[in-house]
Amino acid sequence: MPELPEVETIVRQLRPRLVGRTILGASVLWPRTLAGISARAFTTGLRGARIREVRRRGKFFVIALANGGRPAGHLVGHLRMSGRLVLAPRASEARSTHDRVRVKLDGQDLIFSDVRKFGRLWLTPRLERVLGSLGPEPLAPQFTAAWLAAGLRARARQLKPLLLDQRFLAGLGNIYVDEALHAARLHPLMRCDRVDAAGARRLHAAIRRVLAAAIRREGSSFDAFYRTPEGQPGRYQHQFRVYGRAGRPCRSCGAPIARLVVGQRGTHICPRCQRLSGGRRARSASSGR
DNA sequence: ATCCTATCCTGGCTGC
DNA sequence: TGCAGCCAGGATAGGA
Repeated sequence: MPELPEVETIVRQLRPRLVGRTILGASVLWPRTLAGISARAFTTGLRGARIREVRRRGKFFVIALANGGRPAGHLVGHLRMSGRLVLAPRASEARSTHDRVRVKLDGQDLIFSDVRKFGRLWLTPRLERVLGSLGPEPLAPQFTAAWLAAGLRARARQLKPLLLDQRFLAGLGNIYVDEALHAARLHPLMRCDRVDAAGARRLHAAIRRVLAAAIRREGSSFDAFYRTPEGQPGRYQHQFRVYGRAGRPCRSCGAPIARLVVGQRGTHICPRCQRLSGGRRARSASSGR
């Protein structure tokens, strides 16, 4: 599913092809794709706008617009499970069955297509209304090991649901959380406030390393969903150490990878590399509440 | 504060 | 072979 590395790849490929161009209009084929705006208002709001910036925040893509040199709001999108962004030659009669919104540019359409219809688009003058509750960017300088350690200490949730919570940290999804937890040798069910300082440092480094490596390989594709705007699959799926590898040997220790369910999500761990730390002794000794 | 469940959707898979 | 039913999966809302 598109997580931070996939959205980053999409944004990097689209940026040079979109910045500076003018939007001529839009056609909305599945109105529920639009969040809090009618198809008419969406189309009217986009018409004549110039694209001044294309960037990413968490798993959202953000297209900043201008009109006559003045800021004219933001076209923001979330791909959720199966959304794609594609830049295709104008061919209004050749629309695919899964196209939900087509933004008309000179000679081309920027197509938001989405098999499962979970993806959403916003057009808003107040970017903060959409992105305001997001936690920090894991690749930004503000995301330090000390910040992470303090954040883990400050709550009492299971590690994996916390890392999936976009208000805590923006951009991780099911795949990269599983990969980062394995790289940090931490169990997804561990209570976050029981992670020690060394564990927090390992997790911080693992999150950054996994995300950077996935961006380098243009994201992960293991089903029919994620493709780059150029139509290519990502290549990071070949580097997976746990995700989707249930029953196969751990690449670190050889033990079979296990699949469990954590917070309603399929979760993959190496039961030998990732133990619920402490065991009986440490647990009873530290159970203050 | 945190957890749990339902909701939104469809294609692919399982089992009969 | 055909079909019904189940399931994944990100985010959010509402209830416990």
